[in-house]
Amino acid sequence: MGRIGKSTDEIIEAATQLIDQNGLNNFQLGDVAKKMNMKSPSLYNHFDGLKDLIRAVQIKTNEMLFEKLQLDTQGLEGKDGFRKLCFAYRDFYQEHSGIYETMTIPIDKNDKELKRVTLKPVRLLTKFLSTLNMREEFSIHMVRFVRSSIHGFVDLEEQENLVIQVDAEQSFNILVDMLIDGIWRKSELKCNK
Amino acid sequence: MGRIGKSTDEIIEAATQLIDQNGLNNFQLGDVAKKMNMKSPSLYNHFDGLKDLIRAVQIKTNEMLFEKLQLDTQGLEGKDGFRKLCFAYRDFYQEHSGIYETMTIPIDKNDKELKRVTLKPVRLLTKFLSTLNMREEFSIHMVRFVRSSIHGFVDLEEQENLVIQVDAEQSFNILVDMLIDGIWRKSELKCNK
DNA sequence: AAAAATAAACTAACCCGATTAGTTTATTCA
DNA sequence: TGAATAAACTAATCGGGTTAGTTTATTTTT
Repeated sequence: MGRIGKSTDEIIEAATQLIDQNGLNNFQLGDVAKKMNMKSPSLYNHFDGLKDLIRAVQIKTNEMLFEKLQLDTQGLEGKDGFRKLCFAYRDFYQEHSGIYETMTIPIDKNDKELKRVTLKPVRLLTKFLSTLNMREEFSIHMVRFVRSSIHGFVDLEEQENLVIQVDAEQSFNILVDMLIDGIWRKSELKCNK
Repeated sequence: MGRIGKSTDEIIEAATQLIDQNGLNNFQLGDVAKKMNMKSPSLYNHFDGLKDLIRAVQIKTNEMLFEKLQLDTQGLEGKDGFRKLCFAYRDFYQEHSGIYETMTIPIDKNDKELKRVTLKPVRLLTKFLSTLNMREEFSIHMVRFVRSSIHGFVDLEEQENLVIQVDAEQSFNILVDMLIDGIWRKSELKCNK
């Protein structure tokens, strides 16, 4: 009950677009309000301030990433699925480098919801490694290796630190190949099964 | 000539300590000023505002990292040096997670000085891979692979995204082993020489 | 149907931190 | 000794996030 106003989801959508366009650093409540035809104090009826709105975008971004990864790898298994997953991840970054930044914001350890959605993409990765029948613990090490490499790559790319003339696309191809070679080889050693 | 004041280096040092203690997000000019017994507007005699001061810390951080890497790997070569370099990098992050953040700030492509210092640690890495006699271009791909993995690992760690009960130390050990295995194996294939 | 309750918008004001303008003080050079 | 310069200071401005208090629209209750 009570007065009907703008929907919270629409506000999150507007914020998402602004962050994706302008980057997290240039993100301001005033811009969100303007885009929604409201005044910034009104946003406090929906969110507990700037950080809380960014958190909402962080959740949405993880959901978006998960959906893209799931869609792109549909029907694939093992190596094929894994390779496709890596490229889909990087595609997402290239299309959404703005909101990608939100995924690197430290997560409050009491934030159940946020923790839940960040695990969704990770579980997908775990799925593609599961055919290897690695020991549970070892497969966690592998997941971390993969996430580190892929995230690290796009993060360095964003930082423009790779810009010597050599093609980044090619670097990423090789990176994925080497991840696959390494993980599949390692998984064939008995000691990890 | 002119009045003698606080030295610019001392201010950078103070800023470095504050960022290392409180994190980049909580960094404020007022705190620097207080620590230096001056008022914040006076800082503008040394720096062109907050961002410029942070840039100075970014430069200092890269220098510090370089020195640590160099020291820790002194006298080592090839695999040994490479492994030590990886661990030294992570040590640096663990000791200096605050200022580490500055190294992820995007670099203005016209900023010669900053670009110069960020290359110093990278060149050290290149050195340890040089014994492999890879094609120039291929070795750049390898450097990117390594940097991505290592930086990505500490970045995910910072984001607390790895905190399921499995030991991160062990994950990092395995990561480094797999980097070494992969790169040394690959370098033995004729096509890369 | 009217009144009470509630939720979401609004305006006005506040606060904090970065920055700018203008002034004072200390040092150096002529 | 005085002119020039550099670095500090005080006072004021500006921009964004936030808070307080009010108004408006909708729903529920009598």
